[in-house]
Amino acid sequence: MPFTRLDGNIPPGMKLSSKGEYALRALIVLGENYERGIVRIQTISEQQRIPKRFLEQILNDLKSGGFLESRRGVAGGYRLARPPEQITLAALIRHIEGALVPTPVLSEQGRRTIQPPNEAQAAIRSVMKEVREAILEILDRVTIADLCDRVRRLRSEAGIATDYVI
Amino acid sequence: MPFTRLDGNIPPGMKLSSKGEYALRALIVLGENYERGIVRIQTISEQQRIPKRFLEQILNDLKSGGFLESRRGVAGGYRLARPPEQITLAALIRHIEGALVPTPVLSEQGRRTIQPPNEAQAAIRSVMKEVREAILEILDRVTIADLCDRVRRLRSEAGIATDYVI
DNA sequence: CATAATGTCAACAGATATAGTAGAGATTTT
DNA sequence: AAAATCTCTACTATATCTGTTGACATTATG
Repeated sequence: MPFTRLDGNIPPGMKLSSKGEYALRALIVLGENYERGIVRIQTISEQQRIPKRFLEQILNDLKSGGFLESRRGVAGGYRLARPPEQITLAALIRHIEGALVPTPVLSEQGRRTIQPPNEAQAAIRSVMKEVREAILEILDRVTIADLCDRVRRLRSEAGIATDYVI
Repeated sequence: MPFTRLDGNIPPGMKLSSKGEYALRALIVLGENYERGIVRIQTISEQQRIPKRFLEQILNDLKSGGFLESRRGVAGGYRLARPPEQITLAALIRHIEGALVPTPVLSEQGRRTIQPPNEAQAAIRSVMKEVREAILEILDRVTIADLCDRVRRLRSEAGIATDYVI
């Protein structure tokens, strides 16, 4: 059974990486189990069909970002570090996709020379800023708890979806 | 002199590729010269410090997308195919960043098996949809003419910016 | 204490995307 | 005929993405 990923119909400039999608799906599972306690990687991997060893990395990364807590050993696993209502997608995606660090260009003399943006670049940047604000306005509002709500609603709407072949 | 690119402070999930940025900057130049007529690649390359051979590809691509017209030969060059007011960033970015075609996964039998999204994926997708709509609401409104306006305003606000070294 | 079941950490690897470069050709003006 | 320009195709180097692998650390349980 192949692993599944969202792909088609992704807004231009707004593609979520596999890592990002896997992270969100794992967090939804952990959100659903927040009251019940700890969940093993393997459980999440099977339930969401995410490659287990890859998921290990992702969850570990989320832990170092302060989103998760873990316990090792036989009864080990992961849980959310905070209630799902307090984890926003904005914070998550910021952490997962990483802070874009501007790479300074080295000149021949070895000193860092930086070109200030020209007016065209500044104009483009100003539009991008509007776009970012619009995105964040949404992602700051949506939490893991909201995603879990949507999942619950979808589950009650539809029956059990089965694989199909074309 | 190094080529310049916007980079730091790019909204998460909303990075413009070099190609995309170069395209927009070239289009701004062509928008500013829409009345005057044709502009050579080299002029744009020098004015915006964009690698010339790379720019050739980009402009050619924009032409095949119907955004530009060209003339070869000695007095050759490019111009916008339509007035700058009629070219939206949404259309441009859609063309440049390319249509995301979902890649079907081949099963062992060689038949295409597609997994329908599970509820978690559907929930994520629904948020992405909201984000996309918010982005497009902005990018559908902003045209090349708008970018040129912003450039003009920036030019009148600030003096001539010179390179600096740190 | 031994063992098994977990998470942890670091390195590696193949595929794909990005950011160009290069060469040869076609068209137009002079 | 020559020069200037765009056009088309191919190539390359680097980075990023998507994982895999192996060794290790920790914990519960018998």
